[in-house]
Amino acid sequence: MPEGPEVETVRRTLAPLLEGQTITDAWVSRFSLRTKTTRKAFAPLLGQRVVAVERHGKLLWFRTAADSGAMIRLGMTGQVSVVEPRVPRAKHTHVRLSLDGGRELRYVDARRFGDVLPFPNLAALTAERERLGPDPLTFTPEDVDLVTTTLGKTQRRIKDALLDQAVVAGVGNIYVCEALFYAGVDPRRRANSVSQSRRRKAVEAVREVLLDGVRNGGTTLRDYLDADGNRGDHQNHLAVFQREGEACPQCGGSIAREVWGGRSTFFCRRCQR
DNA sequence: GCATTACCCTGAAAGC
DNA sequence: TGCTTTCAGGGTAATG
Repeated sequence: MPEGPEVETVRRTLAPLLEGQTITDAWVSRFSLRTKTTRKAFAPLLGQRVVAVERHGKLLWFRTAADSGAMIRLGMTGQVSVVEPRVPRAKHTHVRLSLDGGRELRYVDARRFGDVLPFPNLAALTAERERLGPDPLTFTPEDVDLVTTTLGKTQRRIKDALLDQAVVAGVGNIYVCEALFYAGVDPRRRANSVSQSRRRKAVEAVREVLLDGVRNGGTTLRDYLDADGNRGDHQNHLAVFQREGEACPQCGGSIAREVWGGRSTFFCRRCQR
């Protein structure tokens, strides 16, 4: 389940494989990803050289010298790799882009919650980016202020508000549980009922856990692999996520799990208030 | 306008 | 053993 740190790890591993390569052909499976695309939509990319692989939040994209490119959302199970064409095609391969160096970029996604969206110019990319809040991995002091203030204006649960990509981009279920644990904030609390100093502490904790996630190459619970096919290690550093019933690393109490909106929330009732 | 819920999807795991 | 049901959740559309 890729969140900011996983997508950043994919970006770092993908960039050296893709930058400088010219896209020579495109193939799209007959199954639709979240958004239906076609081989024809990749036409503005053909013959173009990739100049950058970039990311904001969970949104990953590459740009060509002609400012065309493609946005990639990994969804739950999306995987990107660059391999030799003779490598057997994995089940659920949905997009292949041939590269002039002889290899091909592949997008595999069993659950098809993700997307590969070609764009002919930067307008579509800009529109997507403008929907996203600041990215914790590149927070400025102003960003921290902004998110802290935004949280103070909503009566949603603080966990739900932090998961809103328009509020802050790149946070998913794993890292939000971890961040609220380190900030000592109860995830069930209404965001506007949390004091400003504690909201700020939560926002800064989000940044810290995401940076930690990147340092550990991301969190692999089941499917996540970087563009080199490597698993992450951050799952071995989680304090509360998927640790229901285990001892809280701070107080020794039992880690609780609650489900709302179909998502599990892990927290310590004693340390998080 | 804001908050909440439903839905998409596959495969692993649990239940029977 | 083998079939059926449940669960996981990112992001968006639909609903309240």
